[in-house]
Amino acid sequence: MEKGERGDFPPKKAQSETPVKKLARQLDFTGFGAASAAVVLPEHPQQPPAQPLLRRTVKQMQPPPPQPQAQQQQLLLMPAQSQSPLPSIRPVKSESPRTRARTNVEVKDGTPKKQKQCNCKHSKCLKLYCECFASGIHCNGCNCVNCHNNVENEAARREAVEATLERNPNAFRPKIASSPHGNREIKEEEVLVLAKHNKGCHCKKSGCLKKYCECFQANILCSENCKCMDCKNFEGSEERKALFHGDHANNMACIQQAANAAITGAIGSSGYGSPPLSKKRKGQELFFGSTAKDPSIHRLGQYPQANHIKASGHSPFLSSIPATRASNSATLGPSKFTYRSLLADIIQPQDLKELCSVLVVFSAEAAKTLADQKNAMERQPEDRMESSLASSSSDRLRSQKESEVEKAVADDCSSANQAEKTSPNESSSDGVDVSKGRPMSPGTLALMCDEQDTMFMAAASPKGLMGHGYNTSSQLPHGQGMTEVYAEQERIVLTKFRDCLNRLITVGEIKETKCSSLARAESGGVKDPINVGAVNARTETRNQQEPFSNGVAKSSVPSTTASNNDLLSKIPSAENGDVKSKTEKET
DNA sequence: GAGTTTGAAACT
DNA sequence: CAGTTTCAAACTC
Repeated sequence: MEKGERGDFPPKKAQSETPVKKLARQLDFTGFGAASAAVVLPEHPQQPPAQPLLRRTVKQMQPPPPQPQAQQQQLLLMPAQSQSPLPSIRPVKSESPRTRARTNVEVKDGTPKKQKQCNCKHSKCLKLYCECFASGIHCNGCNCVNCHNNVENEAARREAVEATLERNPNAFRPKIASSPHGNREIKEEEVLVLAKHNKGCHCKKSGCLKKYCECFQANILCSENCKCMDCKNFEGSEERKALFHGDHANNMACIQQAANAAITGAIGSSGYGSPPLSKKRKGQELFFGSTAKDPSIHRLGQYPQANHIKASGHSPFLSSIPATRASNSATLGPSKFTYRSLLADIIQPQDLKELCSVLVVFSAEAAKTLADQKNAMERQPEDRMESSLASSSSDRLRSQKESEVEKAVADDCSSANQAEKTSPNESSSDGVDVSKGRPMSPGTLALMCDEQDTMFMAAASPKGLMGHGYNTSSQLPHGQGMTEVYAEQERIVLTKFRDCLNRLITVGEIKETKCSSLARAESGGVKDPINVGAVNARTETRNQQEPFSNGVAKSSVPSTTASNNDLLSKIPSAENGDVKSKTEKET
């Protein structure tokens, strides 16, 4: 259809700034990034974090992207208002898959170029059609015609913004939000997404396997929010898999061919007996019965382990996920890359068992030591060796098991998903899925710390240090409360666990650094800003994990801030700064 | 690079 | 809210 020439610019209405300009809107507007909270938070508690998350995943991985631009954007976002330094850059549409894609394309060679250049002709760049406008930034170096999205037309721009907000208060908010379900599924071969489209797509012909689809472009699965037809962008979709698998994984052309094939049924439907019709829904019905009316069911269909995954999703190791995804989209666009944990081949499943055992021992010793201490104190009140006990004993143990533990924990990252997927409810008390021999994720482990207190005592204790489980406390002198013992145990266990995690992170970072330099070396020593950015971003991620956690990780890693120094000092070789600077040096 | 397709945004 | 139109990006040739 040719939009032909509507001779005059559409602006008719476009500009027809709605007479209604409420201050509230301005607030909204101003709030894009941070402030949007005022409006957003209530409705979408997850959104705030989601935003940074996305920004990180998508942008931070790019070489220290156009910092300057970022600033510009921020300013632009808040034209007349104050300009609170919004951390967020492209709050809203920034998440627009399209925008992102474009941006990414431009960074292809690693050199951050323009972040985007719209080609608007009829919208004056004052409607959401315009990516720049939608992103909250001024057009700069674009190929647009009759652009009003600039400083010269700030007034008009503001009005347009207000009008837009009038229509949709969320217009400038991120479209992609981290899923409330915490869906995060990391498969070996593909980068799945940890978010979902707030509004969902409405694709009809693309099968949601082309960039026309915002979900696809954002590299996320379609969700219950979507109203697409014949969707093939769901977990388990063969068509979708076809896009990620194969030797052509890096070839856009081939990928698109695959997409086309999938859409036309050449690959999927016919191949898998799934009617080309509303595959998503039908498929899900197949999977989960036909009662997929409830959106949640729909979603669950895609993420059967949604809830469980959530538990492990925030495993510290997953901090690399965003990075991966980011670099992914930063280079090619939608998920053409394969995610593979840097620690994947370092850790073995059995290591996790060992870790669990070690923790159990720690726990047991802690209790025992505590008991002894109490006794000692009773006799020689002044002779206190307080905190030393637990750590001393545990340190000893740790030194023995250190390496194994490190490996074990990290491995969990990759294995947890599987474990949870297959038997979310079959985990045994020691953190290992006995039936399948699979370990649970650190996150899950941590989550279960409370239970573990019990479990450790009741079942674990390999050498019967505690032996009597629950009775322990009753054996303690002076009727010492269980809570005290538990608290100490928990403290020990979590502390040790935390140490392990941090070491693992360090290991991963080091490995990543190596990979980066390797890559650079291979590419003729050419700078690889993307990787550098990845490292940096990851480092940052690591430092900010908690803010982005949905609480799970947070609670699993005790008093991070408090003992941060201590923590770092325990890290063998490199630490954040080292890794980072190291990387930079190597470049 | 022109033309077509697509789906979000805008509008009725 | 559904249907239609407008728009610009994605895609094809």
